[in-house]
Order: sequence, then structure tokens, then C-alpha cells
Amino acid sequence: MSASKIRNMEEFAELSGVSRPTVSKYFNDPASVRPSTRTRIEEALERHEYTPNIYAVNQNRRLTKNIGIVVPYLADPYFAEIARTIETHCIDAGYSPSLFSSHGKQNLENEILNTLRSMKPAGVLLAPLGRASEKDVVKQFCKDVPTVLFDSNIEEVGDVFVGSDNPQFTSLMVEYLCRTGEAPTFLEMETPPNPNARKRRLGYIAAMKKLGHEPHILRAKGEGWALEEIGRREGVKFIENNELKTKTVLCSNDRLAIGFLAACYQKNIRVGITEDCELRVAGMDGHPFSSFTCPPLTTVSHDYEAISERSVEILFNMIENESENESRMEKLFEGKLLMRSSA
Amino acid sequence: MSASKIRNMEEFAELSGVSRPTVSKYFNDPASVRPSTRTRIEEALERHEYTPNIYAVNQNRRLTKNIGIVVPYLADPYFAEIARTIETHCIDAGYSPSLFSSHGKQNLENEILNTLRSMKPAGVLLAPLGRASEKDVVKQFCKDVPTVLFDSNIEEVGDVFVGSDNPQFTSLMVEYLCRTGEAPTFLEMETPPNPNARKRRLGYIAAMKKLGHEPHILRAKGEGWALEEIGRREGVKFIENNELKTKTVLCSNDRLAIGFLAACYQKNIRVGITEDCELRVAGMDGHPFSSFTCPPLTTVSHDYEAISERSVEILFNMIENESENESRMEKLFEGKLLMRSSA
DNA sequence: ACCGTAACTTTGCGCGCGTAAAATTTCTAT
DNA sequence: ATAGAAATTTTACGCGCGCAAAGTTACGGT
Repeated sequence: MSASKIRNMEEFAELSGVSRPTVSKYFNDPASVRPSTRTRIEEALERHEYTPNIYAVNQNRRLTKNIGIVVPYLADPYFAEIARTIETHCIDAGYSPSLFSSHGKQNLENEILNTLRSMKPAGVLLAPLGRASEKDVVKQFCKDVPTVLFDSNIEEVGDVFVGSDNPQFTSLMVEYLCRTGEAPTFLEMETPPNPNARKRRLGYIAAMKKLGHEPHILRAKGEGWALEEIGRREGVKFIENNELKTKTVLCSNDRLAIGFLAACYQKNIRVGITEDCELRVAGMDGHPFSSFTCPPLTTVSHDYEAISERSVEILFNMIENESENESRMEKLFEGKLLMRSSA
Repeated sequence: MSASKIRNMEEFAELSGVSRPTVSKYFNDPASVRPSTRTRIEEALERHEYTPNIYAVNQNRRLTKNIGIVVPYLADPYFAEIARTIETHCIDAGYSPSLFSSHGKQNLENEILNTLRSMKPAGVLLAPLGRASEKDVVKQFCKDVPTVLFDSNIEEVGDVFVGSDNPQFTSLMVEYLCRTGEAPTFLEMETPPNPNARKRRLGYIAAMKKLGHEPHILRAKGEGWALEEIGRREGVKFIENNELKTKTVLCSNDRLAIGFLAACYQKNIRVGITEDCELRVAGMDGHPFSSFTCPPLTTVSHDYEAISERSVEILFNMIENESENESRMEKLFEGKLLMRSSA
């Protein structure tokens, strides 16, 4: 708000009639200086527009106020959504979040971890690529930097994992599907990009056996993160080859389900729970777009809010307590069944 | 790769048998030191694992190597996709991109611009909120920092805008729709979150008149970025109130169209171009999910690659040439018609 | 072999700020 | 009012590195 721009804290301190270190103290915690002093600084601040140089600040602070957020694939609205929530929580707590996406590539994930390391962040929230992650690299990173793993668990890596209870997802959905109709066939990726898929498959098998049904699994070929495309392409094949043994299909995740719905449409198969429908299709994740498919997708939703809130909370605890890493901690949240009209 | 970790450039210089400033020079441009010197440094680098402190570097450099990327809403796959492409281009050019999302909120956009300013970035690629942006704030920012505006234009703000030719989008689509069937009704937001919508409406009106049709516009009520939800909710209303005067609907953007398709499904209206369909629906944007709707959405796609590549290219030019801001420059790209089965 | 120039390396300084220790002020209890 | 403790402010130093100027080395022409 002033004509004269301040160059540094020294100058600003002079203008506000306080010594520089006091000003420094004020910026680190306004409540830590005497009210009268604080007022003088804040009045000067209104007149003179000054912000401490973040680079100088970060160079000298033992620990920066930066928080790294890493997701495997930001173009996936699920991650975009959860990143958004986490980001907001960090800002509210007075930290500066930096968002990174691995874009599904291992080498990029490694590079990001290196960049992050050199940022000396107070902590990092990392959703690893999973299967494609270089386990040793991630492990070492977790040792160097306070890190909370989320979404995708890597065995024995890091001190904390926060995510969803995948077996619960499947058993919940399988029970629902069996209760309301025919037992489901399971559709998944042959080589899933992340380890949650495996847990879901095992959960499916367990749930089916428990209910006295024979598991039946369909494996879609394909690599990478273009799950919808894979779901459609492989879905068409399965339909054409008549490999759908049942009238109910449970997809390992919503994006696959969205692709599979497109396949059904293409092959003129009516999906839904009404009389005139031939097939029921369900997904898992509670993908932001799952309520706009035709028909709207029945799915099990992550507890987005709880996962992101808890991740951040735990990370802040780690930061403040310099956490003695006792035993590895896993915090899992249950999913919620979203009954819509596809199954 | 070593046991002893290096504390600073001084130490590393000693270990590599070169003076510190020479090492500094090497890190700024490895080619700027004598080959023999370079070899010595690189050999030491293999033995000792050292990275310059980015904060110290950025504090002292006239200009950092940081590039800011700001999008209005990262949970929108369109922006996620374009951000991803831009990010990659920046990295390839040796810069460090930082990604920010305004999450549709003006105050967040302003905060981000402030953060960015204090990061002393070499340049910024900014997709402003548009209507919701605080014009003066953005304008001032563009004066302070080399900035390329993309996606959403703000009149007289900044030196460069790169985006799509919205009128061309609509005229292309209107012509196609009229050629292949009934002239379209236009469905848009009553209060669109960004200014492209206005250009599209005007483009629609112009194209319709040119072809001798009376424009007909439907306005969906609602605020914010939940476009699919608005498209569905309002779509249902329009259908129930019988406000669709024609058998063809052109939506102002794909997300609205996706919502509208859901509305049609809900109201049991068959959408498509085959005999048995009652309605044709088209969108605009080439949204990543538009090919997985049921039916797959006919739309006009942005030239994502061209827009992101050109934006970055222009920004780098501005950075290198300290560009004398001649006249304001606008670079518009044409859209490509994606004929699918919804219209 | 010698000199001049270009290319490179070294010297020396300063960037803007955090922070420990010293000096000062403020507050509390008598 | 006053000593002593507590809270705050000041002094003094260092962080790790970029950069300009000075010094040194390499190289080509004669």
C-alpha cells in the first residue's frame, strides 16, 4: 500500500521502530511479541507492504513450513479431489503445501522425492505409485522425511499408512449384490497399477466363499492408467466372447466400471436393476463422476474427508512430536455403500 | 553414494579439487566449465552425493528457475490434463514448475498470486478464474511477473493470451448439427464461471443466424464448478417442463453435457443419432471423459497439446527476451470436431 | 619460443534472515 | 518503592551460495 517498497527486514524494522530480530519473531508467531510491539509492527505493515523473503527464511530455519503432497496420477479425479482436501487442511494449519503428480511414472516419482528432499519439508503426504514404486527409494525417503503414506500401502515402508479398508469394500459390495440378486463376477486389471487391487480381489474371493459362491474373475489386459479405455476395450471382448458367466459384474474400481458401462452400451446391453435390464454393474471408489454415468453407478465410496483429514492430523503429530517411531501404524477407514441404479 | 554427507558447496569443491565458484558455475551450466574440470566435478559427484541448497541458490540468483502454473479448478480433468502437459514441457526445459489450483475461489486465486510473487518465479502460466477473478489483482500481477494467460481470457490484462477460438468451436458444431439434422438448442449456465461461455453463446447465435435459424437458449441455474450436477438437475427440469423446443441440444461445455446426458437417462430419453433415438446431445471441450459417456459424446476438442506447448514456448520467449511488451498478443487455436454417437 | 587474447578459475563480498547469548525492560511480590 | 524473576529486545554471528572483479591458464599466430 505504499510507494516505497521495502527491501528487507532490516529496513522494515526501522520503519516500524522495532529491532529486526523482533520483527522476525513476530513473523514466526505474532503472539510471541508484546501487544504494544505487535501493534506497532502491524501498523507499519499496513503502511508499507512487506513480506519476508521465503528463500532466506527457509535457508535459515531448521525446518521449513512446507508440506509435500504427492499423488500418482492427478488427472484422476479421485486423486484430484483428495489432494484438494489435503491441501486445504494444510493451509488452514499454516503450512505451505506443494502438490506433485507422478503421472504414473516411476522415474518421475523418484525425481519428485528428490526435489522434495531438497525442499527440506516439515513433512510429506505420499500416495505412492504402488506396484510401480521403487520400494527402496520410498523406504529411504520415509526415513529421511516425516512421511504419511496414503491411498496405497507399501508393506514395511514408512511409519504410517492411512487409507481405505479394501477387503471391507469388497465384502460390503459382494454381500449387497448377493442379497439383491445374482452373485457377481469380478472384473479387474490383469496387471493393476496399484496394490489395492490385490486386496480387493482377495476380499472378493473371501466374501464369495463365505456366502457359498464360487468366485469368478475376469482379467482385463492392459498397462497404465487409462483405466476407462481398458475397461471398455476389454469389456467389449468379454461380452463378445461370452465370458460373463453371471448377470452381475463387480469392477475392481469405478474407472474400470465406467469403461465397462461404455462397453455395455456399445454392445447394446441394458445395465441396471429394473426388470428390463440384462446386467448389473457395480464399482468401487465413489469416483466423483460415478453418479453421472448412465445408469448412475452403484459403488462403495472412500471416506475422502476422513482419510485426508486424518492423514494431515497424523502428519502434524509426527512433526510436532518428532515421533518416536514405535510400531508401524495403519489407519483404515471403511467405505460406504452408495446404492444407485446400476446394481 | 557415500558415507560422508556433504554440507555445502565449499566442502564439495574441496573434495573435487576445484574452487567453490567453479562448482557453482558448473551447476548453473555444466558446459560452461572446461571439460577436464567438468570431469573432476562429475567424478566427485558420483562419489559424494551433493545437491546445492535450493533456498540459498534462489536467494542469490537474480531470477529463479521456478515456473508457476495456476489453474482455476484442478479436479476438472480438463485442467488436470492441460496442467500435466505444461508441467512436462517446463521440466524438459530445465525449469521447476509449481502447480496451484484456485479451487474456484477468488480469494484463493489472490493468495496464490501472492505466494507466487514471493517465489520470484521466472514466469507464470495462469488460467484465471475468469468472471470470478479480481481483474485489478491479476492485471497488477501480470505487470510484476512475466505471465502468459491461458484458457480464459481477461480483456486488457497481461501481454499474452493463449487459448481456444470459442466462436469457431460453436460455429463448427452448429454447422455440423444443422447439416446432419435439426438445428440445436443451446444449453448453458445462467451465470457461467468463466468468460469462454459468453463467447460460445455469441458464437452460437451468430452461427444459427448465418444458417437462417432462430437461436434458442436454455439457461441452467446454479453457481460454482459442479457443472455435471447442475446439468443434470436443470436438465431434468427442462425436460419435465417441456422446454426443449428442438430434438438437438448443444451444451456450452462437456461437463454440462455429461450432466445433461444423465438427466436424459433419468427421464428415459434415448440420446443418439440412430433411428430409435429422440434427442441428439453435443458438447464442447473434448473432455477426457467425453468418450466414455453413454452414448459417447460428440464434441469439439481443444487442441490441448498445441495450447500447452505454445503457452510454454511463448513464456520462455518472454523470459529470455525480457520482452518489450508491444501490443497485447492473442494466440487462438481451432477446435477439432469429434463425431461420436451422441449427435 | 613469445606475446596477446580468450577462456577459465579464484578472491572477496553481500544477499536476507534465524537464532543463541547478552542486555534491557517489564512485571510481580514484598 | 524495590529487588529479583520473567519476558522481551538487542547484539553478533553464520547460513549456503551468486556474482563481479581480479588473477590465472590455455591457445593460436608469428
